[in-house]
Amino acid sequence: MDESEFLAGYDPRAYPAVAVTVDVVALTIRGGGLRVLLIRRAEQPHAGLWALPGGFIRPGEDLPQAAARELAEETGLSDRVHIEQLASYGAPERDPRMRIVSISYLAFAPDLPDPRAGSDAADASWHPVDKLPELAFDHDRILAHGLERARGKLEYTPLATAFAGERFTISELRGVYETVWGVSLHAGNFHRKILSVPGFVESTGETTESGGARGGPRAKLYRAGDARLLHPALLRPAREEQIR
Amino acid sequence: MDESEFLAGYDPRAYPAVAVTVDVVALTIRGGGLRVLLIRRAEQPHAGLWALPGGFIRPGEDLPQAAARELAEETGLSDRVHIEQLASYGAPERDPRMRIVSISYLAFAPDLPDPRAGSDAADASWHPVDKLPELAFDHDRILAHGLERARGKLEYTPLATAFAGERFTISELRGVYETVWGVSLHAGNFHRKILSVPGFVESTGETTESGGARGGPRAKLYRAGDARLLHPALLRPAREEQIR
DNA sequence: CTTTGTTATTCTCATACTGAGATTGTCTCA
DNA sequence: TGAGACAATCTCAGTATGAGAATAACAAAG
Repeated sequence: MDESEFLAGYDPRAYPAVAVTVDVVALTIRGGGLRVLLIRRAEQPHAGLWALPGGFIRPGEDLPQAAARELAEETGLSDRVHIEQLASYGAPERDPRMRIVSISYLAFAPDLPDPRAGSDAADASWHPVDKLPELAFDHDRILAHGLERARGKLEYTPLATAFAGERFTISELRGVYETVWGVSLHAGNFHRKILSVPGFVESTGETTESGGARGGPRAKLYRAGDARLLHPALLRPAREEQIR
Repeated sequence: MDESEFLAGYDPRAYPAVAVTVDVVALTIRGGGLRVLLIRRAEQPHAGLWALPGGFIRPGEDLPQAAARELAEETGLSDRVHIEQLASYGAPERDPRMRIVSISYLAFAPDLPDPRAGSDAADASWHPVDKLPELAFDHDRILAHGLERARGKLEYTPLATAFAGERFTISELRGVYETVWGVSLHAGNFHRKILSVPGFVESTGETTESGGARGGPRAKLYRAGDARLLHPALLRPAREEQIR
């Protein structure tokens, strides 16, 4: 049955109202770890619990636009931020008050400033993803989905450069992978791999001003290349448990 | 801003109504090609145009449930069908009458019977994806997205077995890949690869009743294995144009 | 200023995976 | 009965990966 044919025969307002929101899983790397932006709920239900930033779509506003707006309301930033649709959630009882369908978005950004709590939120801050508080609604599921998507996209897209600054060293890029995947990678092999994937990074010809904090030579600086897909991909160490 | 805080301060019914539908991209292999289930619209707007099957979500009905129902209404089938969420579309003007947010689902099945047109549809049939009619709304975009997703999932999941029957030969499985990807694959290498990926297929110990229609020995029959991910993945021949 | 420890970068080497082509033997059809 | 089709297996070269080591530049402590 097509939606419009349905519309022709039925009045949608005869149905219980459905509300559509966007929720944003915004990830960044801070303090050596992967963090997600959460806001503390000021109102019932789940008042006092942390939740993903999000809100109703507005008339005339497209979905990605709504997600970018919600993110900007909390972080003040909208450019330099990669944002993409994640998934939608619409279980009838996911919000106790009414039927709410949520379109979730995934956002990545280099180290962002501290968020400012919106007028409607009691608090807003970046939380380490490995030490999360209890979340409101089904936001734990949405976040888990977002993390898994982010980890996967690191494999076959240059997404990691979106977590790094304008210019970065190979080691910094490796740090992104290690942080997001939660593993440690072989420095030599990683270096070889990054430089051998066409279009992943391009040299700036510059180096860091000084060596690392604890020694070592100055590292060459790179910027993101023009590849949209990594080929061959940079695969995570095999996770046997995930295969079956 | 969280959705519930918003709710506390604003009455969503004060906003123009938003309707939520599911649309299904149902793919199967028929007549040697990849085909998608389309229904012909009986009502305005876009009356007479072909469209993806879909319709409003019902109160108390979860999203995947709604998608399965819509598919079953057209095909009569609900088991043996793999179904997964694809993406959501909510551009303000995508339906001329009101704000409609559509959650799209992707379904795969072995060769299915001819669809029966729902009472609301003028016609329903399987269309070759490489020879499509003009589609209603933004359904061409949704379908393109679904095809790309299906092609990608063939690489790293055992999805191809969902297009094959209960038991299948390696050659039939290769035919699935060749049909969906639109390429021809090296039979020997494909054979080696399939048998070397743990859990992709398992032997039934049986063979086909006779050789191929034009000769050749009887082929061994396999069934789908227990792997959920293919490791290593079965990658498409490199598509340079898609990398940049 | 010298020593020690760290880190960037490059190499080596063994192993695994892939693409291309060829071989062997079974089976259908003319 | 012969020709062609096709399943299944094998070979070989090229490429990619994992692990470890070597080289050299640099910071910080003595």
